[in-house]
Amino acid sequence: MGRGKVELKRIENPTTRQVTFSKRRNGLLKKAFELSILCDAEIALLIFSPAGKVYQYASHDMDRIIGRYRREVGLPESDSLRCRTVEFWRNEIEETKRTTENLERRLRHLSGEDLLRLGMKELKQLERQLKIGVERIRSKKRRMFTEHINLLKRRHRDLQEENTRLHKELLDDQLHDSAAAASASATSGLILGSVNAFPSFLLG
Amino acid sequence: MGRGKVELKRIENPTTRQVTFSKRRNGLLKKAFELSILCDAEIALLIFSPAGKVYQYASHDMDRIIGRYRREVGLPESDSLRCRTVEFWRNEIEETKRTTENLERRLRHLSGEDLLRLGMKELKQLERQLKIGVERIRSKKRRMFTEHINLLKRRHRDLQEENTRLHKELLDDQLHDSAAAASASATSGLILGSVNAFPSFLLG
DNA sequence: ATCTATTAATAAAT
DNA sequence: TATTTATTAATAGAT
Repeated sequence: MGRGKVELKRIENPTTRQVTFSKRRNGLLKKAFELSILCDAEIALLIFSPAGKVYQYASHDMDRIIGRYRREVGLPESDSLRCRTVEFWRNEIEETKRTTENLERRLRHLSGEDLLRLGMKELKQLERQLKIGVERIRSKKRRMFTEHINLLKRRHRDLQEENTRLHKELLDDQLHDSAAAASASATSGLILGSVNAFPSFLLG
Repeated sequence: MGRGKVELKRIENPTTRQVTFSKRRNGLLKKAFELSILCDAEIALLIFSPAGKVYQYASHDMDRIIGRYRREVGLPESDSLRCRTVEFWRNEIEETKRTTENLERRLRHLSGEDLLRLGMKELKQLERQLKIGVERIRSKKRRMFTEHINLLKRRHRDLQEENTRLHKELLDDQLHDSAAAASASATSGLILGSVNAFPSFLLG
């Protein structure tokens, strides 16, 4: 139909291709519509142009038709896969919840709660475990105390050293100043000398 | 096109409708194919006959085209909903895993492990908790011991009573038998008498 | 399914 | 992009 036959292959001329696409797309949509009306058929038509634009026709709700397709045709792998995935996550969650319950029970036991159903053997084991825990915690506490004491000792020693040093510096300064004052007293008088002679006990 | 125009409405004659469906369906599929070839378009066509049979054409993988449609058109609600559902489960799982981690940490702490980052305050609290646990477990053990001892005492008493009763019965039997033997010794002899005279100290 | 008269679609030109 | 027109393609109804 047209001024000549067209070969069934990609139209190379972009303009011609675009025009043909536009015409035939409309024709296809129209024919799909007609078929659905005339013959009471359920039809979905999706057309993506090379440029990426979408054209669609759906005799009923598009999602419904696609859903029907998935159910009746796309089942073989897609759905079973999805099922397996869901099942996997369900298991994952149940597993985690079981773990949590176990942990909570052990925690209660270690707190001395919920002991009703335990036998003597389990009780002894629990007690032993708790004693080990207590011992480890005491050990840690002892270590912390020791470290703290050592720290204090070190600081004390540092302060003592600092103190000694300051005393000595001060003593040197005083000696130097008084010597300077003594040599300067003959020229510039006593006032400067009294300013420099800061009382040493205020720094001790 | 044909021997006459057709009105655009459902064909009432079932035979005619079926024939028309068959012809036009083929025409539609052919045109879809031609368009995809001529214009390099991505096309999906789904046709469900009123009888429920499926006919389809897809220029590329059907699922891929449907997926593209979902992404580019069907997004507004379907996909965002799915996303939210997935997110919900993801959160659920992460929440549970966090809980598990917390429980495991507390458990390690109660076992005196992994104490490196704990301060003195936490250590003291832990120790207190462990002591409470130990005390509760000891209490439970004491109760179990007491119950067991009481049980043994009760059994002991029962056995003693049984014993006393047996002694008495035996004594009665011996008295009765010896009386009978005494009266029968004249007729059947001593053998029966010696069998019944079972030494009583073996039952004490 | 095949035939064929007729309508519909459309290629190329405008 | 829209219209026109020559031509081909699709198909309704008959067989």
